[in-house]
Amino acid sequence: MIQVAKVVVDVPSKGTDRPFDYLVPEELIGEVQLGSRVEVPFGPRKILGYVVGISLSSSAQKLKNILDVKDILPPLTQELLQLGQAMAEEYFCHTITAFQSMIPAVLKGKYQKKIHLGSKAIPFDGAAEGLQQLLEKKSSCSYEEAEQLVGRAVLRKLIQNQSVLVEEHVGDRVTKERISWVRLIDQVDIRMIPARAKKQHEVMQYLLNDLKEIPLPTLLAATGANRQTVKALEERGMVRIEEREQYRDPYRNASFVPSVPLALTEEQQKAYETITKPIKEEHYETILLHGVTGSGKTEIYLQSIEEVLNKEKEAIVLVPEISLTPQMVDRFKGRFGDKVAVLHSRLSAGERYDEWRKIRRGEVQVAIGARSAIFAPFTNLGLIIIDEEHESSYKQEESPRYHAREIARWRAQFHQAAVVLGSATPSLESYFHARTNVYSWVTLQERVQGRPFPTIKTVDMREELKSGNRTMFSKDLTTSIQETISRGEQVVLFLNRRGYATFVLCRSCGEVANCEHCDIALTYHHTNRTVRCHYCGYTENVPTSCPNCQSEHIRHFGTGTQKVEEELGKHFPGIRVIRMDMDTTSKKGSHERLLRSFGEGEADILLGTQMIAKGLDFPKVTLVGVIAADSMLHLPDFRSVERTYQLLTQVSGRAGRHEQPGKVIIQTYQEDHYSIQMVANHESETFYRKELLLRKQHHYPPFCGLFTITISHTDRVLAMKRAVEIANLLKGNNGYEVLGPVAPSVSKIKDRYRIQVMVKYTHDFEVIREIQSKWRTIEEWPKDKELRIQIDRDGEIGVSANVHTQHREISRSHS
DNA sequence: AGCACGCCGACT
DNA sequence: GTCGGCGTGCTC
Repeated sequence: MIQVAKVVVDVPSKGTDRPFDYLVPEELIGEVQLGSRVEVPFGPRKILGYVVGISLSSSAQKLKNILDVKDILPPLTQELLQLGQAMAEEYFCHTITAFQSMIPAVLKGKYQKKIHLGSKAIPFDGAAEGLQQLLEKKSSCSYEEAEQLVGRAVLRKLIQNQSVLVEEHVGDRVTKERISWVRLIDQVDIRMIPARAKKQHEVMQYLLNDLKEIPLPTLLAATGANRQTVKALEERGMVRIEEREQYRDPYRNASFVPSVPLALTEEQQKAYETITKPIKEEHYETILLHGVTGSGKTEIYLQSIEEVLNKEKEAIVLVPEISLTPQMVDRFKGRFGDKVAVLHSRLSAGERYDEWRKIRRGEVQVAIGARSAIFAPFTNLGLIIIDEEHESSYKQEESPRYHAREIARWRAQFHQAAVVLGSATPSLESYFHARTNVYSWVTLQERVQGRPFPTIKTVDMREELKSGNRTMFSKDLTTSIQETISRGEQVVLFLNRRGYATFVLCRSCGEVANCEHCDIALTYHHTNRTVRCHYCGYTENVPTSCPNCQSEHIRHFGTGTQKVEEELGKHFPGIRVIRMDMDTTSKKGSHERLLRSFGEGEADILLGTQMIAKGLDFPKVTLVGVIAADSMLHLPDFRSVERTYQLLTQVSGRAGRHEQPGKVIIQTYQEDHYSIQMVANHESETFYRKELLLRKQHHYPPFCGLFTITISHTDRVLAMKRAVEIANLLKGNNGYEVLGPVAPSVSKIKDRYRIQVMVKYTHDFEVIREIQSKWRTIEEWPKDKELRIQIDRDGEIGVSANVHTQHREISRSHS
């Protein structure tokens, strides 16, 4: 009986985005399983692929053999195979791309070809001689090197007549850390060791007294012996030294204080019961846990997970990368110990792989990590928690452009598990689904131990300027900072912009220094007197004269974190400031280090961008200042108001989380804007209703779905030409509306001109199918090398709710 | 995506 | 002639 495997190969292209049939050779039958990562011949080369099906026959003309199976346990479970195929459809990506996004990077293929001297001599002619010499010296060289040396045709000839050999290497990048263990051999007689070998006796005593086996480094440290001593014992047959594979546990040297469940408040208890109901009854449900900052959501998570573990099921916890701090990890490790695997971007590729394997092998039951941890290969999921669910980092910005919420919903439906979306400031779509009963909804309105909310005050900076204050700190903020620090308490200052100033401008001709590769102003950085592009990283020295008019009246304008830091020093002599932004936290571990030293009171002020807005919990912080609240209010994005509201609420939540009450000062030029007013007045309900109504009026998600097609090309005209063709193809259909082509706010990035076409569509199966088929047509169009087209879906995949009822519900609830 | 094949213009 | 450029088509 023959066995045929259907393999999705590692070639991300339109023509190869389907399974190819391969014969499973006899010796691999049983080893080749669904989800296996296999090496296969594909055309003239060898590549990796994933087994998506196994059958007994094939309609293909000729079958090649599978060459190898790369892992003992298939990296993809059957569930993930299905999910990958669903993702390919929903996100317009190749199936292989979806698969790649679900597994650790070390499992991705690494292909290289090497040239060796062959069995026959290289014929003596000019070109080949150099190669001959090279290969005699080095024994092998890369394919590219050889091709460059002798030319393509000659190399091909040499390969054909076997003068040189091509060795293909299909590697995985797996590196397994190995460590030596020392094992005592049963029934040894230590009298066989000469008395003068004192160290050997000591080591044997240690082993006999204590353990029968121990890692070599531990043994050496404990006895003060060296490697040679142990080697000598091995030669005497007293011990055996063996190499064992070992997980690189990034937390192996850390100890965690065990934590016990805390008593829940009445509110928390209610939330806990809502969450554990579907877990107990084992059915799918999504619950929005809408809890104000400091309301103790984490404790509810922990106790809900406990319930899942009792049912012998598993849980995934997603947190935004930025709040995956040691504080957070400690709490989970403290409660669940070695049942937890942690996946975050600071791990090395090898460490990540090891954590992932613990999950795949069923050695842990809880996975905590950033976005991609949503693919944790559990087989019996009971619960998925997405903390700070409104965070934009849950959306992947490269293909496959998925949102972790959508994957969570899909997996939970597959496993009949619960999804908990936790946030103090839910995304508008989640709030909407909660209101319309697509999700269950629980709210936590009180802070733990009845701690009061901070008082929030807004300051109109236009008035400040009128009254003669030309600094970036209002009178109110200045005195508050002074008071707070003199009480020995701490301040958090927030500014959504790094660098020193926002842009560099010539005062003679008005020229703004722009990036040569992107349509964006360069940002001035004071420390090394450079201007940098925050899109592509381009850096140059700050111009001393205007490139346009040669005037030397060049100045920087606007405010960044670096400048605030400097101004703080001038305003408050002797003040200790810690600045946290992309520039000061780029090094590994610096994020943690800065936070720790602030927590230990080594600074009075923590000044930072986005990254200090959430999750931080420092008892001594009683004042939060927002330098410029409106910096992102008017970005050309329909979510900019929502984002401003969320950010301000989150930052405010950093104040007064413990005994001392907190105070928040928000400086703004738009004091009367509803989002800022509603943050100040703690009017969350009103904000959500108003914003939803606006979305409805202007026809934006969640009231419709949105595709954004971005066409980019090195030639602006060609980009526009193709954009117009795409828009025309899509236009004139029922059920969806085409906008554009328009130039996006950043119309050039890295030397590529960008044009966008947007499609607003109703959440209707037929409509989506129609757009999908149109997209297929677009994909068929001839492409030139420089043209790139990407499509991003912003809508609710997998929410089965009648949109028309939802519309009615919202109008009703608001009136 | 690679890679081969094949067609074509440009040079020793 | 043959070297190398690029368009086309295929990969179980």
